Amino acid sequence: MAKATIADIAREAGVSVTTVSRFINGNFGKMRPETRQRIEQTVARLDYRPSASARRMRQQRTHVVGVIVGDISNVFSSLLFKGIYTQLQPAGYDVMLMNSNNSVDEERDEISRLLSQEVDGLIIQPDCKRFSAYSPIVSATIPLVMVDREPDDQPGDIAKVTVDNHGSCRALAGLLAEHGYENVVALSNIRSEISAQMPRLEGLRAGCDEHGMLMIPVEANGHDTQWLTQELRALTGRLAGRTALVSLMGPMLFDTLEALRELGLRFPEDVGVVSFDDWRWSQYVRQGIHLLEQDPQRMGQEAAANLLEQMNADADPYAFAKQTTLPVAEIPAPSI
Amino acid sequence: MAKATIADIAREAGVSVTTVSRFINGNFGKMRPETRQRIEQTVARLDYRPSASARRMRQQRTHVVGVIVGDISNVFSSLLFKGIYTQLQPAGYDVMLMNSNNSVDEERDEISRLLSQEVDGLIIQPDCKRFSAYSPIVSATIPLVMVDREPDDQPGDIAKVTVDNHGSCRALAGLLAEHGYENVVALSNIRSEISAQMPRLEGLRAGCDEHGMLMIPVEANGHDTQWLTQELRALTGRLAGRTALVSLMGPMLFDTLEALRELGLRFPEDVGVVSFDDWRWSQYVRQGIHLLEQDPQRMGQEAAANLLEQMNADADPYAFAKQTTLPVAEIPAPSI
DNA sequence: TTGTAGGCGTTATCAT
DNA sequence: ATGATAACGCCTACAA
Repeated sequence: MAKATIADIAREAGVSVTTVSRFINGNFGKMRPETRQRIEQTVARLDYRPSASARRMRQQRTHVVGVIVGDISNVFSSLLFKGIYTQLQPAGYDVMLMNSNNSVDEERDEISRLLSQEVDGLIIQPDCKRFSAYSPIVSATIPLVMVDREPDDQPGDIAKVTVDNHGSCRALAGLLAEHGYENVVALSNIRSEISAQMPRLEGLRAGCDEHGMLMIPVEANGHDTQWLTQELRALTGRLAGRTALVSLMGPMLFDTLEALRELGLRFPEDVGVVSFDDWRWSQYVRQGIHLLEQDPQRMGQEAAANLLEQMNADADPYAFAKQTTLPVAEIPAPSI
Repeated sequence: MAKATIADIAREAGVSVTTVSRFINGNFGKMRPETRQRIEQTVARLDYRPSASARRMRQQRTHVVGVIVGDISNVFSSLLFKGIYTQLQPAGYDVMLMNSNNSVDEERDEISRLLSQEVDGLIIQPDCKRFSAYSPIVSATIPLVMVDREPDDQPGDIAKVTVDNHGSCRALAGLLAEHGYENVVALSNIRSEISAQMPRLEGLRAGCDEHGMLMIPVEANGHDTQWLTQELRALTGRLAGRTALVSLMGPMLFDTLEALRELGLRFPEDVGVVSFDDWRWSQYVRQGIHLLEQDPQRMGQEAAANLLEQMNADADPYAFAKQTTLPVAEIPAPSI
């Protein structure tokens, strides 16, 4: 037997489709209890489920939200998604998840697919530095929240949830200066046009300037760990004064530790080590590592909460757009 | 201006909707180049995108696949999803992701939602030990692949992708015996009705029996790390002969290491340590930990590949269901 | 309190 | 090579 439709239920229960429709939508107001019961039983008997396709066609809403992340295998992304899902599911929204692989091209395609899907809202960890890549979304007046990264020319009325990348890194420089460090090696691995690591680099730079420390950026993208090892060997061998390594993203810390092990360098004795981390996995490494921690799940929740407000708006959703900057937590450990 | 429809394009381009539809679907076979061009320009000018809602209504396919995982914040799940997405996206399918929180109730609700969405296929990391929880899917003849875990009474014609949990653990016991261990403490943390840890426990049990080793299961669910520390203190203090700790899931290893640190126990000197791990993060802990490693991304790929075959089937999709058991890799390290 | 009928945007069938 | 038209399943204004 083919999938039951609202007409089947109506026929079997001996009522009209209108009445069944009212039942489906919990509109029991004007319905005799016996009618209601009869429909209830028929629905159960035929295992009827209303067709979402037909509903979204008829209504102007899909109750689907699209989410695009840079790399779902990164813990940041999965925690972000969890936060989003936790908010959206109870609100009656289903979520389509897409992985852009940090590629502008894939992202463009995915936005297009999501627009075709007529999603009610969009949460994006953006890849593209030009906001024009996202203007089709705005043209269609679809609620939108940007997360983690920020296109250069993003309009002020587009929502975003970021953390205080610049400020936290600037403050970190101060701390390192207090600890007597004179050199700061900033280890980044930037794989997309824009990255949260960029404001972190700037913040570190600003802080180092303020405290008269030498700041050396090392960009690892495209290189292997062997290269990093060489690089660190050269640097640590040549720098006068104490040096701190700052890993500007969680996974980068892996490679850094690998390199340190190969070089036989210990921390904090030989070098200081600090890292951004979304997950605190590194607490199990030796005595633990001084961390700058963001809370991706919270970011997801905030983003979804604001998206819901936009989606509930009667008129212009962007009037409800909020720009949120969350704090970065400092988790001290004796690695500096 | 409201969203453009196929009728708008037809009117603007001075052709019929049929022709536009043909254009949209790449059916250029019988179409004058000039007609094609005219439509092409109009589509671009009005930024027209076909409505997925209308298409899925008209056709009998949504080109959407549903995925339910136990806990997306677990690395296993995110890698699994990545594998699935990598296969499905190029094949033209969008993916709805749901997180069951390892809860049978949430899972039931999510299956219901996905059926309402009329997804073309379903990949589930199942929570429920009775397969009857999934029979609505089978009743609707929707392609289905189970991953990682296995309901007790799953029919032979339902696809699944698992790893050799039992065999790998049985073999591990042999290896531990060779290394001179006499006691094996199996650390599990089972949060759902069914878990891949169950066959692992059984395999370990079988292997220990074969080699005359003592096997002691420790189930940590519902307890904190403090409890685990106590438990391990008691055990290690009381057992004669060398003892190996086997963590049966990645995250469990975290707690185990924490406990060992608190107890001041070192490995492999004081106890041996082995763990399942989906990600090899633990290689950065001391000299590394002997691992049993599965490849969740590969599991996702296999699952999606079989799902595609089922979805391409003309008649009974379950005729194409495959049951796959992937190997568990052994990554040796001096922790035993 | 319940029923009838039109239309949401698309594709498939049948013309021309 | 192109068009007209009838569905797909549901909701809702309007009737009864």
